[in-house]
Amino acid sequence: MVTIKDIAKAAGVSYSTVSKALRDSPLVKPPTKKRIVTIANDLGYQPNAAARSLVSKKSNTIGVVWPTVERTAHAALITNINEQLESLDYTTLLSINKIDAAINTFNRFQVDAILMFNEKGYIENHYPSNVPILSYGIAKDPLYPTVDVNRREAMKLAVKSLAEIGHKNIAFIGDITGKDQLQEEKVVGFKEGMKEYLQDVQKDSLIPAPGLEMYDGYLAMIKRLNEPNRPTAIISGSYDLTKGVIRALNERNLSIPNDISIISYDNIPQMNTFDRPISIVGVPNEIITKTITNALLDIIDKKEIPNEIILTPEIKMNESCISI
Amino acid sequence: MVTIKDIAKAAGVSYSTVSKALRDSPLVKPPTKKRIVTIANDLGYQPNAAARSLVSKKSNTIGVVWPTVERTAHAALITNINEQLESLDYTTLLSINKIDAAINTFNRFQVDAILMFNEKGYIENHYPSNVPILSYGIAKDPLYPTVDVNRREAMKLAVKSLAEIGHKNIAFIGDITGKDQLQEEKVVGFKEGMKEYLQDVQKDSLIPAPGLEMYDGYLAMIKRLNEPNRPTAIISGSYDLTKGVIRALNERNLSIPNDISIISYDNIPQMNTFDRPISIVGVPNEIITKTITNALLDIIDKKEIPNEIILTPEIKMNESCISI
DNA sequence: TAAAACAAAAACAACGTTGTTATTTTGAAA
DNA sequence: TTTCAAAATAACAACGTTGTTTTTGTTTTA
Repeated sequence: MVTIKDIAKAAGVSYSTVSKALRDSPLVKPPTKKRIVTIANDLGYQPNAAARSLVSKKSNTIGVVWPTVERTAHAALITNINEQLESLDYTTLLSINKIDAAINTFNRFQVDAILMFNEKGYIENHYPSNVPILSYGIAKDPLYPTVDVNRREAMKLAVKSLAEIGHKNIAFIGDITGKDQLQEEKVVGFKEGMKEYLQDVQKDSLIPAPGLEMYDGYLAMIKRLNEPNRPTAIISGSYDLTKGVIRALNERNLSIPNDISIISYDNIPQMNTFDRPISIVGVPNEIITKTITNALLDIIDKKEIPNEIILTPEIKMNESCISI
Repeated sequence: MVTIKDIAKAAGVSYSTVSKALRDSPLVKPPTKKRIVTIANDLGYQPNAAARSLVSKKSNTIGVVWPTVERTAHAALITNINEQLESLDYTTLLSINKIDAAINTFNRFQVDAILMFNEKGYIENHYPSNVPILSYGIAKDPLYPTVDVNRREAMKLAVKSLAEIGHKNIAFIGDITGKDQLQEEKVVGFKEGMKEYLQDVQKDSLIPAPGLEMYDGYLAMIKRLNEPNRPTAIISGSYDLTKGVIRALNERNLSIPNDISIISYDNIPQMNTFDRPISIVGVPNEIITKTITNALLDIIDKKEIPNEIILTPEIKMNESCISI
């Protein structure tokens, strides 16, 4: 392992000069600097993060608590965040350990901040940590500053938009078991929207999907189509479900939007990969990631940030919805 | 941030005594030790990994280069490996950066070893690294020591087993595009098996799945069932595809094994979650993870390990296959 | 031409920990 | 009690780096 001392010896200068040269300090003469940098490259020098963070008390690293490997929902997010942080010279490290173990690890490594994704949507325990924690989930009296996309509002917005163009028989497809707080928010939002804009929720306007994968959407939709009182519009709880729904409608030769209008949650780039445009509701992916990145930088700088950062969803209506 | 010096002050001893006490050294008197440990807990002390690894030149950490896509297959693996390493007091950290950036990061952090998952199955570049690298993929003149599960052999084994009980019309379902080296190995193995045990491969014995998810298996199988010359046995390239195949067979009221026998690749625990037992071929998950863990420990200890560690698949035939 | 001012480089201290060496305390044996 | 070994603790050096201070060398100024 080559250190600045090795470089110093090779260059015939003191190691502190090497340190300065490599950090491009004005305190060392340009020719010397150049010579040192060349030698460093030749030797394949890699600065030792341990030594550096020991003295500077900064690691330029963000730890991400990634409790589940089932990362479908969050995969696009973390990829984006990783890229943004990288361009800001931060390194992202993930831990798939249990929350407390992951936080311990990150504390030992003195990461500059911890980003916590949580499966259930909320955090029930308070974990001791010396490094600041930002959470992504549901901002309801959270134990840590939390970035939240307002899923409830998104669903209300979807109902409102459909109601405004004359739809009365609207159905929501998604996880309605209430086990996942994130999903439950969508259900609640849908119900609230129905009450507010259409007076009531019929019991057949909730289409339960057994899971959140494409096939679950397909199955659930087929089942619903076999029942009477076909809805004129569908609000889908996720991108994957939407894929399944579209497949089911195609199979039954039902036209979007002539037979059924459709709005999908998940404002992600992949939404543009369908063979026809689909109306979208949700906070755009870039906005979520940008917000998280900025919040991380803020808590690193010890700036005060609001305990609840709630993002407002947008709706992009297009030809997948028709007036009736 | 509380350090051993803070503890020393609180306990009225020197900091070196604290260090020894916390590492449970016999050099400090039991009562003193106890007192120090209590104080450390009270203060919420977390050892500083930077300082520790700086002096010990060990970080007790394994860095994992995690591919951005195609994680389904590897998810079960990494969870297991993480658990095993944790029980050995190693921490696992994942990076989803580009390979070179990830390796750089891990070098700066002086992880003890790097485990490299690679999407395409093989690594084309040699990345400079001071810490030893183990790769998981295809062991064909690999640039790094590589753990490989012999997918080709697995498929041959499956064909052989089916041929032995009288099957002649056997089909393989999977990714046959050749883009993914890992998948291609299965195709090659299947073809070799067919040549060796059944003289020939018919052209309709390869069922192309557009992807590797459940729905892809479903779609591909349905399509194949609409064509003539129904196979008497199916070899499925992955767990997810198998799910789809079963669904398709159910839908068409075809019985396993009376109408079609089936063997699935992926020797993972989830295989037991089907409503009927399915024959499995592949290297058991625990064996793969155990092998990887041991190889990691070996390269950390600078033991010589073979450049190619190839694991031999097993087959578990059960009532999902019938003689004809 | 000596003093002052400045530039460049070297030396030093510190970060928190561990392992080694030195010192103090304890408890026997004399 | 004094003496000495063993046990317990304290002090020190080192790990690789950065920021600060000191030294050395080179100009400028009077």
